[in-house]
Amino acid sequence: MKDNNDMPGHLARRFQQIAVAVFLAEVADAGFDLTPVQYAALATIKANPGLDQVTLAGLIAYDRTTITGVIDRLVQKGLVERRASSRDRRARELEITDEGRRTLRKITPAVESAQRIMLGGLNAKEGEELMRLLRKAIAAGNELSRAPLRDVQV
Amino acid sequence: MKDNNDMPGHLARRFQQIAVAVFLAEVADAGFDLTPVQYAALATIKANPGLDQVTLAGLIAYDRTTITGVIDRLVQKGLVERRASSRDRRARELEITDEGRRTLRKITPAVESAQRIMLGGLNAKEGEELMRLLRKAIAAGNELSRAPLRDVQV
DNA sequence: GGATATTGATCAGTATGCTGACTATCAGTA
DNA sequence: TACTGATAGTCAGCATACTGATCAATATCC
Repeated sequence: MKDNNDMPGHLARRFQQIAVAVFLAEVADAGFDLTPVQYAALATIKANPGLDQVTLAGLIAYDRTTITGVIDRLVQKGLVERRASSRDRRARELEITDEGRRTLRKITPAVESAQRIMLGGLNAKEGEELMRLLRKAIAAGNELSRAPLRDVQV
Repeated sequence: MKDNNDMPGHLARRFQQIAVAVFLAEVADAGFDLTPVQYAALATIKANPGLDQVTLAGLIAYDRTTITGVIDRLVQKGLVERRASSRDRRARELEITDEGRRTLRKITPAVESAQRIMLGGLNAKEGEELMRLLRKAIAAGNELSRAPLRDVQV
C-alpha cells in the first residue's frame, strides 16, 4: 500500500500545518495576535488602498465568503476600516488604519523569521527549489480551487 | 516589499488548498463523499485494526481533538466502529466495517488520480523532488506543531 | 427603457484545526 | 494503599475554508 509519505496531498497538509504553527508562535513571541490570513489581508490592503473585498480575495487567493469574516476581525481589532464605496454601492472599500500600519511594521521581523524557520530543514538552494516547484504546481492548478489567484490591477 | 510568491507559508497554503479541492472533486466524481482527513483516518484504521484514537492521531499527524469529530462522522456514515477497549477503559478501539472496506477499495483510483492531478504542472522528476523537499522540511519541523507525527508500533 | 444576467457582500450550514479545560482512568511511587 | 502525575477522550470556543443561497445593486442586451 502507498505510504502517506508518497502522497503529495498528505505532505502538503503537513507542511502547511507546520507553517501555520510556526507563524503563530513567532508572531505571539513578538507580542501580537494575528493569523496568517489576517496578516496577508492586512499587508495587501496596505499595498492597495481602497480595494474592495472581491479584489482582495483574488489577490491572495481566498474565497470571498472567508474574507468577510477575516475583515470582520481586522475591523474589530481596529486595524482596518470598511467603508461603503461611492462608485459601486454594493462594494466595500478597505483601508488600513494607523494602528494597522504600526502593527504591520512591528510584526514584519516575526513573519520573516517564521518563513526562515519553516524551511529550517533545507539549505538555501533546497529552499529556493522547493518554492520554485510549489509555484509551478500552484500555477498549473490555480483554476482547480474555488478561490484562484486573480492578478487584478487596482 | 516581499511578494506573496516568496513566502513559503503562502505557497504552502495555496498548494494545500488546491490539493484539497482536487481530492474532493475526484472523489465526488467517483460517487463518494469523503474528505481527505476522513480518507486518511479510514485507511489507517484498516491498516491497524483495533488502534485507539491517540495512536491514530499520531500516525497521521492530527490533533486528538480533531480526530474525535472525524471519527464521529465516519461512524455516522457506517464506515467505522468505535468500541470501548477492554484493556484500558479510557480508550476506544477503532475497527473498519465491511462497508468501510468496500468504500476504501472503490475510492482508491480517485485518490490516486487526485495525487497525479495536483502535481500536474510538474514532470515526474520535479514531482519526486518536490516530495523529497517537503518530506525533509516536514521532518525538521515535526515537533513544531501541536500534532506531530508519531511513529508508533501498534 | 425594461427584462435579464451578473456581481459584491453576506449568511446558514458543515468540516477541519487549534487552545485550553475537564473527567475518568491508569501507572508509578512513597 | 493512598497520593501524584500522566494519559484517553471529550467539550467549549474560536478561526479558517468550503457549498449553496439570498439580497441589493450594477451591466448588458433586446
